[in-house]
Amino acid sequence: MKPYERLLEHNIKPSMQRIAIMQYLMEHPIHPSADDIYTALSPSMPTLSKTTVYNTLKLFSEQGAAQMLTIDEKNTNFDADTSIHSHFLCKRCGHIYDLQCPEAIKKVESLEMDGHQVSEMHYYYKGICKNCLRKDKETRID
Amino acid sequence: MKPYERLLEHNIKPSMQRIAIMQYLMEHPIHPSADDIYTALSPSMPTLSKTTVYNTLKLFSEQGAAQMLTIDEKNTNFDADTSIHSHFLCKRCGHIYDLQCPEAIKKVESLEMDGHQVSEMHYYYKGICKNCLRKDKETRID
DNA sequence: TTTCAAAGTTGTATTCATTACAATTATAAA
DNA sequence: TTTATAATTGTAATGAATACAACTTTGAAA
Repeated sequence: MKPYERLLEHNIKPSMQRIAIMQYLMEHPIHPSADDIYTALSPSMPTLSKTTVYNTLKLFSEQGAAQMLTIDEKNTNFDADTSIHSHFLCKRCGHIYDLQCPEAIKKVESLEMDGHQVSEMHYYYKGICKNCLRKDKETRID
Repeated sequence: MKPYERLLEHNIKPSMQRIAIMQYLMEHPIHPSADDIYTALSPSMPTLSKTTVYNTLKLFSEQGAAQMLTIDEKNTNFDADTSIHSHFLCKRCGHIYDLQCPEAIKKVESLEMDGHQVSEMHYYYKGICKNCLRKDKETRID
């Protein structure tokens, strides 16, 4: 799926800026922040405004074309993958990993939600990632 | 359980300020923000500093005496209930509801987490709450 | 084609939650 | 006491996010 078509699919009128931002999100599934995206695109789009990045990301999440992640207290992160999956934030290196969502959780969708109308589901974990754990082991003096 | 004992239980040295903040959290399970807590306690503790509220809440969450919720993009919210449960944020009224965590999810704890060391688990949903839905119905012109 | 309104973009200024920091105060052991 | 450590405080700074007004693009109607 191309960025252009993905925008249309979510009733978003395509523009140079919107296509570039969606393309970046799709090609860099690293959960970038608005600033990350601006910094990455700025060199090739010198007239791009940070406000546009914020506006666009807000539009994307409203239209269901991207997911807004509020896992990290410092930054809001964005994910073009809107399928049901969970995230893991490493408190040491700050990296956000995608995780398979256990089957058990996928069934929650159909469960009782106390009468509330659910439009977003978020599952995430925090801790130390396996890479940081490995580094710990390597540098430890036994 | 009294606030004082709860602090000791989590290896937090009690002080007037810490006890007052923990007490507020325990007696007002409405997921207040740092500012909410400061505003509520300030009249009866005029010398209380907002920095202390922030410092204390950070300490609480580090020591596992409270949970830090990053559901709302605008504010960080705090919850003295650290048992496994999930939350529902109403996009209209902003209220955060507690939800029973489906049994299915409670089992996730023991599941494979791709080798990462998990210290926090967060499950939340967003949408329109049942109260706001009811108000919609009442005001609709059929 | 020109005209024009609506939509999209831009840059600057502002807001406001959070943190940094240095000074002050409380605590508790020697 | 004295003294070191921990906790608290107030002010200043940071920085992500938003408000806003000017400018540009778009696309349809005349």
